[in-house]
Order: sequence, then structure tokens, then C-alpha cells
Amino acid sequence: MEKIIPSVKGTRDFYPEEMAIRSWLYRTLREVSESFGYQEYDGPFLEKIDLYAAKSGEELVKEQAFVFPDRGGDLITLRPELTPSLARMVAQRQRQLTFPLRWWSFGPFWRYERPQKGRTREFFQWNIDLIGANSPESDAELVAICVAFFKKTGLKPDQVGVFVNDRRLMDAELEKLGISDAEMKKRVFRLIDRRDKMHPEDWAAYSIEVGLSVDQFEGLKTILDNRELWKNSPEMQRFFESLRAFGADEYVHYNPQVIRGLEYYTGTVFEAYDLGRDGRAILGGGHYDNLVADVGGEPLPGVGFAMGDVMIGLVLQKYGCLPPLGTAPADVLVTVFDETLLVESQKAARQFRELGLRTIGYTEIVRLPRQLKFADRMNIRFVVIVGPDEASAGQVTVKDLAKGDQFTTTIVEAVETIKKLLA
RNA sequence: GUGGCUGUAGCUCAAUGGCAGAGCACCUGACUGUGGAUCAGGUGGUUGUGGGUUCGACCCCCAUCAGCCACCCCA
Repeated sequence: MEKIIPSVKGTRDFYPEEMAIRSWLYRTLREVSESFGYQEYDGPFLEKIDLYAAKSGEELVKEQAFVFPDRGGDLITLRPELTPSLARMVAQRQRQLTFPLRWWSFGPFWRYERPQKGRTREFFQWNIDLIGANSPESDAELVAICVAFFKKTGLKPDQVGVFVNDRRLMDAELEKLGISDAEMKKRVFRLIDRRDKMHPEDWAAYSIEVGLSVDQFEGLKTILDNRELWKNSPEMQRFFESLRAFGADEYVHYNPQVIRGLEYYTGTVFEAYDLGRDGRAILGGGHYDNLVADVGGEPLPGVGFAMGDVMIGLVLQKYGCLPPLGTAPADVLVTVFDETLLVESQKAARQFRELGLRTIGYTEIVRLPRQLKFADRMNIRFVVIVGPDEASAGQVTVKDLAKGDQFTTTIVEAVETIKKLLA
């Protein structure tokens, strides 16, 4: 056997089983997105590197993007995220579009990272944004969409949760501690982000490194341990009230430690987690003040989030929320009795198809047991046999592999019976 | 980018440095107009790749590639 050329590191082959899951996920995301009136869009998979130079984290482009020169010498990037493309698309038609804009997308992205559990180099991502909106209720809508997705897939509030915070609130609270310098705030946000990942002593040491006084450090801990902090924020109060109206509050929790790395978030920020012991982040998003800031154009606030297909796939599998696998490609298999009846079988298969049943006609002349075994393996429930007796009588024999019984009748009647049995 | 674990039949895995095996799957038959079950027989391997040590390497050493895991980062 020839040596098989291996696939590119961090990519996945989608065999029919996996493809069925991917399609199911796409369908589900579409249903959820469209139920809130969002429109599907997409950008190019290839972009010039300049698009990401200004925006995004520096690391995302420099360390994590697939970049290569095209034949003309331009540096081309396999898109590592969608937001910059979205910003351009919106900016280009800022005067023509009707705001607020509700857009969603599901497509492939690439990041040159070391593959591990829940992370590949080629992955799909659900992006959904509400652009040109600036209220806590808009923010709540996005969280509600996320919750609607959880509900639709059967994930329960004790399995997954959305944790919410507000950067404006945190800004105000840090001000109270005498932390007002912008650079300092950035470092403190980073410190907050690291809390759960470090030992308490190391984290305390890190706080000194960041430049916090002992009093400020104690104050910060008090803030981070206060699950009622949101009550200090009129926006958060409206947000949670709205969430109740959306019927999504069961899944949503306030958590002052949610900050998020991306710098462009300016208000509400949220992250969804698997609540299990080894739980990891499923999706993240938040409110931004100006989507098109770096592209020019009018200030345009909005809110959105992104969810990768790999992590959510693992979570859905873990909680048994994936659709059943091994679904049959056809309802009927029309077998070939022998060479002389091959054409009869093909004609029969065509009639089954025309009468609305998904039908495979066997195209090889092999022994009957083998064809039955094929049907069994493929999970095809009904096997049609056109033998000499049937052919001369203008009938077919239909065997129901699920029940084990069989009957002989005309094709029209057979189709009716099969449809009843499938219903 | 850093560290750890693992690579043996299509799959899941065995094999003190001394003949490379099992289960499942596959093929054939028992069963010439009927799948699953059972029984009998059979096919299947450059032990990831390249070096080294040794009389002898799946086993020990080095390198490399891949997968997994943890960091890092994030979705």
C-alpha cells in the first residue's frame, strides 16, 4: 500500500458521522440566530494581513495567524477571527445599512496554535453581533441568544452557565480604590484575569509587581468576592432585569472576575462555561463602543460573541446532547436479484425515488445475503427484492429489517406502507 | 514557544532484550430467494520514521514526526 500522506497538523477530517454533527450544529445555530431575527453573512476566508495589524491583539496576528505571501508578494492571512472583516463590511456600507444590525455567521477560522483538547488549528466559529445598539437590553439580548442555544440543545443550568460583568462598573470600583491611571487599570484587569489560575501567594506577589498597595490589594479582593457588586451599576441592574424578561436568567450569574482579554470590550463582558469540574470556556463576548474605530466612519457601538465548534462539541457530547449517530442515508435499498433483473431493479429504484423515498439501488451483481448485510450495516430499514416471481407479477417484495417480516405488493402500495411505518 | 505521556493488524490493546499475539472488524463456508445470532476456517505487520547500542531490539539510547495532556494564549 502506498504511504498515506498525513493531514495537516491540527486539522480534522469530517467523515459522514462528524459531518452530520457539524451540519446539525450549523442548523441549530441558524435556527437560534434566525429566531431572534438575525441575518446570516460571511466575509472572505483570506484577508490581507493589514486588516489585522491595527486591530486584534498583537499576538493573534504575529504568533497565531497563518500568513503567507501570494504570487504578487502581498501577505495573505487565513482569517483568525471575523470581527475585523465585519468591521470593514459595516464601515463600507455604513450609510446604507439599517441599524441596529443583527448579523450572524458560522464559518472556518485558522490559528497556528499547539493543538490540544478543545483546540485545533482549523476550527469553526459562530459569530453573532448586534451593531448600532447601546443599551443594557441589547447586551442582554446577546446573552439571551446564547442561553436560547443552550436550551435548544438540551444543556441544563446546572451544566453550563454564563458569567457576566461590566467593565464600566469595574472601572468605577477601581477608581474608588484610587486606581485611575489607564495603564494601571489594564495591569489590574490582567491581575484579575489571572486570579483563578495562580496560587493565592503567587497572586498576591503578582499584585505587588503590578503596583498595588496593600490596602488596594485588600480592596480588590473585597470587590472580587462580592457577588452583589452588580447592584452598584444601573446598567447591570437593567441588564439583569431584561434577562428575566428574556427568560434567560436561570443560566446567568454575576461574576466580578470576568474581564476578558480583548481590549476592545468597553462595557458588559460575558463568558459561558461548562460548570463541570474540568469545565472550560465555551464562548465569550461583550459590549464594544466602536466597531469601526480603526477603519474610520461614525462611532458604532455594539455587542457580540463568538463560540468555537470544538469546545461546544465536547461539552455537548459530555452531556449527551448530540443528535443520534449512524442515521441511515436511505429509507430503501433495492437489491439486484441477478444480471437479467438488474434493469428491473433500477427501474423500481427510480419509482421509489419518484414517490418520495430516499432510495439506494444496488449497482453491483452480488449475492443477496451480501446486499441484505449492506442494508443492515448502513442502517437502511427496508430492503426491496425484485426476483423472477415479483417481476412477472409486476410486484416487489419489501422486507422490514427492523421487524423482520416482509410483504409482496405493487410499488405504489409498498411506498404507502413504508411511509406509514416510517412515520 | 515550554514541559510531560503515548505511537505494535482496519479498531482497542498484549508481548523479562530471545519464534509479534488476542478481542473486535474483514473474507470464505455451514446457508444457490433473505441481514443481525452461532459454529468452523482464513486474510491481515518494514512494531510511526531515521540512526545507535547489542550475538540478538517492539523493548535500551539519540534524533525526528504525529497524537494526547498541562502551561502559554484564547474561542
